[in-house]
Amino acid sequence: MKELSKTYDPKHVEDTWYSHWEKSGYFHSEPNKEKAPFCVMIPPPNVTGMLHIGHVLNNTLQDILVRKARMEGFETMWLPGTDHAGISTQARVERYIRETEGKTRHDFGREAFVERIWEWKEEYGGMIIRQLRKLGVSCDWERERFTFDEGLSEAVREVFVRLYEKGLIYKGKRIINWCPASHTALSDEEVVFQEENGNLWYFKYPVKGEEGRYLIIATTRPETMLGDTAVAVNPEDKRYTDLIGKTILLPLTDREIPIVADSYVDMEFGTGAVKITPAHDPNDYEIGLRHNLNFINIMNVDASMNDNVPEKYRGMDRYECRKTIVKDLDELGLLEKIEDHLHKVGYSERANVPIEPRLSEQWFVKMEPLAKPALEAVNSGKITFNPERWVKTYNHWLENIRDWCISRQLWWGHRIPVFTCTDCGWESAERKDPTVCPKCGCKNIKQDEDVLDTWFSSWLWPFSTLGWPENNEDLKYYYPTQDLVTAPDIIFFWVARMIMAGYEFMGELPFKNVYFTGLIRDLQGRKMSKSLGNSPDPLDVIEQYGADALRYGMMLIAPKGHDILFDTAQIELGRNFMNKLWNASRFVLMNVDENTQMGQLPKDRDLETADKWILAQLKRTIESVDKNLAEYRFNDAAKDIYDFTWNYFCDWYIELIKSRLYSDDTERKNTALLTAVFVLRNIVKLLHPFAPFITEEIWQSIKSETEKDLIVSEWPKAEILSKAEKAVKEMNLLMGVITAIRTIRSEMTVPPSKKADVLIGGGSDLTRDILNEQKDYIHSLAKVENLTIAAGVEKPDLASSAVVGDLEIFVPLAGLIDIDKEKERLEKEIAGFEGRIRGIQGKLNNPNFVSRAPENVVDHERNKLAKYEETLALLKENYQKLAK
RNA sequence: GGGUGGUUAGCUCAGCUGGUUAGAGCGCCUGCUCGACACGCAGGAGGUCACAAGUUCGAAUCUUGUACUACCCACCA
Repeated sequence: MKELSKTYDPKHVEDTWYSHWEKSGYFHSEPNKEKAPFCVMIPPPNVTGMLHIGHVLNNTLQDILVRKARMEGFETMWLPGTDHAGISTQARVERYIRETEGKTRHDFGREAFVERIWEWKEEYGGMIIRQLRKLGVSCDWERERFTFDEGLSEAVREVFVRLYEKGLIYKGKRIINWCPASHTALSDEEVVFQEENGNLWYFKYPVKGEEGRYLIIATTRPETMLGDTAVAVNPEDKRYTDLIGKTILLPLTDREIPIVADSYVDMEFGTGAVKITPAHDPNDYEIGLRHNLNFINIMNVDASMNDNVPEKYRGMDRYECRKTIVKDLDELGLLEKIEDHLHKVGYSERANVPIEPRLSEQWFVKMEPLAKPALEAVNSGKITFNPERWVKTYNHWLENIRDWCISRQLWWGHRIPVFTCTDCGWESAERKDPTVCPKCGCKNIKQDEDVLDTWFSSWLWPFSTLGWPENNEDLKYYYPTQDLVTAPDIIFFWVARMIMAGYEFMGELPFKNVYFTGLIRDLQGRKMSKSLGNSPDPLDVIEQYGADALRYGMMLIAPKGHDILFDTAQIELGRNFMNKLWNASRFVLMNVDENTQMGQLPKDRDLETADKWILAQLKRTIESVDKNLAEYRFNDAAKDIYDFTWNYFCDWYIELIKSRLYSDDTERKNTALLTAVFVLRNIVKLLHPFAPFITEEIWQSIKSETEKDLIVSEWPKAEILSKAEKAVKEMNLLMGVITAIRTIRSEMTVPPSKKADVLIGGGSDLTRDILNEQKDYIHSLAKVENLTIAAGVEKPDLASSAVVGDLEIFVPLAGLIDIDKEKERLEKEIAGFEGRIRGIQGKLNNPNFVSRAPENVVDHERNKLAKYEETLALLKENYQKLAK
């Protein structure tokens, strides 16, 4: 038998077990006709990413689902991988190259730079994959994929071409969100708005032909006035009716622009007159189209001013230009006023700089046709969302879906497979790079410079990772997958699009259930972020508490669909529980010898009340864990195991069987031991998905020689014991009596070392018989010297009493307590109660209180008073007895 | 402006289909080095379940409204 150390030390076991599992091939899966598949696709983390606490939550949840399914006998496959993360990765490597070599990507050129990113990726990328292993996730590492690997790139290209041929991909001029830091377009979803204190500037625009007349406009972005091509007013606005059709001499430029009427203009806001900059604002763009205005782009890709502005401003940064324009207009006497103005500014999610609306030509996917089956799948319940309320959010987005801007002006990503002939103008999306123009036969063929949005590969993840477009065995067997576990912030980016892609390209849903986790926040409720420095490093936490403690602690505080406030105190809770389990196992194993038959339950007729009771509680726990996990109530399942292990198995059962284990009665001893081992084996199984390492470690000591490792053992079954109601009732009675005696002892400050006499009276013959049967337990657990159980028992002098059901329990105190100390204690307590009673009486005697306070409050006070008076009487009675 | 959550013990949160005396962990108080565990054991104090009205034999739970709070979507020149 193995000697277990006094406290559980995770460090020694975690790595050993992980490599054992991996070497044994438990994580790997192949299509198996004998078994039903259970497949989960990891939400691929960024290849540049480091493990953060959100990954811990997300991957622990998946691992629980996967490990449980594996124990239930499914052919389980959890496919891991990473995302090439276009902007983040490119920016990361650009910074790296700038810092180490002082070069930019342009010094390398496209091909060489992309080559550098691949090199960087091989060396530093995928750190997160190595870190995930520390968590104990049971991914099929042989199937690891990368969104930019060969197979997935082929899938991306196939998808693009199909959509292009279907006419769902088009090129269009749009005002898009431009990131001036990474020089690329962003989708709406990649823009985050932040509220900022800005200004509203009021400028006077001189009206042509009317000396001294000005139209005052308000703007939050003065620099864009250089691109104005009109001023708009509301057609209903009487203040300006006579100006419609006239023109403005745009200050600081030599341009003359029209005053147009458009109902878009809000008469209430500002002055009711709006400057129109069609090339730099989406609404202005619409107005520009309606009124056939010029579109003047005034900025370079880095948001500095370009050659379309007067020479003075050229090359200026947008904010520098803003200052200068305001100053110049002020000098011209054209600055009316400046107001403070709170408004929202769009920031690039990845680069964290304000985005600039910019008119440019981009590729789009027409989304409406794709949205229909996706909506249907979720609303009909073919795909379930947990918690369900996310369905509404999903519907809202899909019903108002906009076309998806998929082109990015980056180098790192899947290049758009559209080719054009510079000679004849032929254009097409191609599966293979063409060398000659199919139309005119020339060789002047150019591929589009842009790459695709990262999500254009992620949305294919559930099937591209299985080998699509090839229809192979894997795809047939594993698709559709089972559960998707993800944070709700990517419901549009990713979840909705995967569903659309699943139906469009596979003709079937990509997964059956989606579980949305909560967001993890710190104790102040702030999001975890690097810049705040409030995100603990999970690896440090694992180092300190162990992976099991981290996983289990997280699960305890992860209520379905709510945000989670992370606190290491909760990980301590996990650690403490692991230690508790460790020591319970240690205790059981101390009593095991080579003859103990692991996993065998004693014969029914040998089982005593306590044994039946713990088996009944175990059964109830298994049922509850099953139900809770089926409903994705991970925290409840974790709590079930916690309560059963700690409050039932440790606090009661182990204490109850101690006397049997120490006795010479080998029959009774063996029954208790076998039951304890049996229960412990089931605990360890139930807990394994949550805390894989410690449970496997314990399992090795309590499994029979022929049994397999825990990770591939069988999930517990609830049908252990059918009839135990009687045992449960009897145990409840026994536990009530023991607790009552303990309470009396504690309240009367009976030293724990002293044994007390106890008299139990009243009750029915039956209840007394039950207690008589369990007499030994009362003696040992409640420290009882002489126990008297009889129908009629007189209350002895100087005793404390309690009532349990219809039983009365007396503990004579003579000789047990230090009379002087007890008197002192009682005096203090009596004084305390008298004070409280005076307080309440004063309140009740106050006519204002009685008449004005709500009735229930008054009643409450009265009840409190009665209770206190009763207690006081008891205390006084005891005090007088003591005084004698 | 539209939507979705939350408000329960000092703190962090459970409480599922309305049903005994509303629970847990931490913290606090009292007492315990009794041979699994002080990462522990036994006991205890602490609640107008945000507020108001309603439905009901019965409401933390259902309905309506209010307040505060968090998040999501759209627009704000």
